[in-house]
Amino acid sequence: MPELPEVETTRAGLAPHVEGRRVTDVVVRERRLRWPVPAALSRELPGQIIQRIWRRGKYLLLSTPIGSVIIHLGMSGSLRIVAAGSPVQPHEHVDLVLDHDRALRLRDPRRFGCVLWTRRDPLRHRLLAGLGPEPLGEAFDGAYLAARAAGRRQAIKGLIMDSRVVVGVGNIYATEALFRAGIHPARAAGRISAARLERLARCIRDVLASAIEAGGTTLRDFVDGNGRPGYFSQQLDVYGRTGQPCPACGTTLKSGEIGQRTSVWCPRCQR
DNA sequence: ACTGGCTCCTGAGGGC
DNA sequence: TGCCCTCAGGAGCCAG
Repeated sequence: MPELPEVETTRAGLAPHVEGRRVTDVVVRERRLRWPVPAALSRELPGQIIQRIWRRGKYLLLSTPIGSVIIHLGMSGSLRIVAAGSPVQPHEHVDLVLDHDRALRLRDPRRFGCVLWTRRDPLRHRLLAGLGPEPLGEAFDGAYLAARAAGRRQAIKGLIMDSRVVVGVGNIYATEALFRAGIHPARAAGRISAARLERLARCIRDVLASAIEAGGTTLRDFVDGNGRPGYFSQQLDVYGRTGQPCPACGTTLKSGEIGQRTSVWCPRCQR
């Protein structure tokens, strides 16, 4: 379940292996991902140089002079650098073969991810055009969050997981940030004080930033099969700890479904 | 304009 | 030991 820290760790790990490389071939073994891998990718990408690998929300973007590859890892996707022609494991659906006898290989057992191709500005692609601000960027702060929460009856957890409001906050980090901020995940967004939303915005930034940092420090070589960043579960306070004592006060952590997503919270610390 | 619900898919884990 | 069932989960999309 790649969340933003995992995507960012992947981006940073891949960059030295793909930037400046020419794509020599595109191999699609399974076209049926979240959306079909477009034929235009195989037709137009070969011969192009990958100038930059960057990220918008959880979308990874590979820029070339004539267009961009848009990759989303869904919840089971991973990318790694393999030796060109190395044996294909199950669920390894797409290879971008590079000019130094390596390939960027996508594995995605559940196929919730996607590999798309656009010749336009990828930020104007329909999947990216409506995205909210980056949580670690300057546009995301307490005032912004308060403006978006105003009048909303939706549970705060659903609001911060809405990519139109802010990108990159998945179930794990939404759960963690709400715990750190002392806010009950089901509380109506519009009924939370500006001061508490300020705190929540800070907690979202902090939890994501520290997870990215942890990913950076544990970043392994993305070559030859060691390319899967971990999920930093060792530093999660409440996610996956239903029934265990709250790390802050010792009260038994509760869980339940909020907005079709499992949530964990401390009934004493979070109001 | 909002909100909740459904959907894609497969691996993991629990129960028997 | 092994099989079967349930569930998780990103996020686009649709219906109310």
